[in-house]
Amino acid sequence: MATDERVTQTGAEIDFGTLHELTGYWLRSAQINTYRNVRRFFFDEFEMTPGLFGVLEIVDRNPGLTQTAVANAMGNDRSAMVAIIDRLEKRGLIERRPSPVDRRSKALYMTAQGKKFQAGVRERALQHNREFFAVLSAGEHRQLVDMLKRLATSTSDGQPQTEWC
Amino acid sequence: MATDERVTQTGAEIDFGTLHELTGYWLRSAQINTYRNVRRFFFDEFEMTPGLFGVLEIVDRNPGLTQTAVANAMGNDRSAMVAIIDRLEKRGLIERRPSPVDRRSKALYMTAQGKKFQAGVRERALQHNREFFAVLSAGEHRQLVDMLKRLATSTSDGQPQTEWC
DNA sequence: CCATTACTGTTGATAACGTAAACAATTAAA
DNA sequence: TTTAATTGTTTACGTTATCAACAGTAATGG
Repeated sequence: MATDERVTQTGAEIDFGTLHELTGYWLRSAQINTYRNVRRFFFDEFEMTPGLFGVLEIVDRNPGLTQTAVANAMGNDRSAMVAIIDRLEKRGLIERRPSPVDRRSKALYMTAQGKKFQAGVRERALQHNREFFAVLSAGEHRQLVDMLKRLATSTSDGQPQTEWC
Repeated sequence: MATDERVTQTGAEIDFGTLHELTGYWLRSAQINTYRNVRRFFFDEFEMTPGLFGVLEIVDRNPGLTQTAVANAMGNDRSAMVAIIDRLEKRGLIERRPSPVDRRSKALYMTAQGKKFQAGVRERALQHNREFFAVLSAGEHRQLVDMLKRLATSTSDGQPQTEWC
């Protein structure tokens, strides 16, 4: 849906087959819609992405953390962290300092500007969270999060992982 | 975690701050883990992706559909469909035929080989769905899907969309 | 009938993200 | 002290989403 804004007459009688029986499909659909929404709601305004937001939040709450530590906390590869920190550093939101105990690693800290910035984003995030998930009752909401937490560490071959989260 | 396979000593006492209060975060985590898992479980084996699988399933159940129709059904931009159909056609699973009623559009059909292939993938998908979501009880599972369906069409500014699904 | 508007598949661009392999510098362990 | 492991980094490839534009075709209004 780029230049044109028409809504075609497809919708109605399409058979989704097994797709609608697969929980993973609904999980993906819900996630895509949520991301699309949160992006339009405030990520565009702040030039944020889920990855950037996560790093800012974690570094803000855990000053001095290593890049690899943050990567592990977010379930990312540490190589993905480089570009993210680069961008945040270039925007003056975050700071790489040499670790005093390990000359390989770099300790991450928020700048004063970064703290102020993230405070604004955080508030909008909580606001969006309230409004977007208003289609669920409080009890449902609580139960949903409980289930998602389990799914975030579930595997198909046995018991939950312990790796991250 | 590319060449090296070590698990660093980070995990324990990291404060995730607002992140853990955001439902979108958990939604994303659950989705990422699910995708990672389904990929290792059988997508690699069949060289599939969620997008390819979805198209195959929809075309299989709705022969003769237009590319744009499939795109809308999946909530995609129609431009994304081109590469997907190209790949599936190159693999002999799907077929583009000129529409008899509209010279612009192309009707999509499964090949015999495609039908057989998709039958196998579909079976594995249902199997994985059962095993992976075994961390939920039957009632929870049902309720989760119910909530995800609502979130797939929710917006932060008012009532659900009617666009797709 | 014709001009305008809309829709089709397509291409190309940008970007986020995930995955993976490799490297130099540094540290830890045998 | 030799060997193995970890850190940040770069490079690469692939998937997916989004957006803008184009030529060919269809539908619509006047």
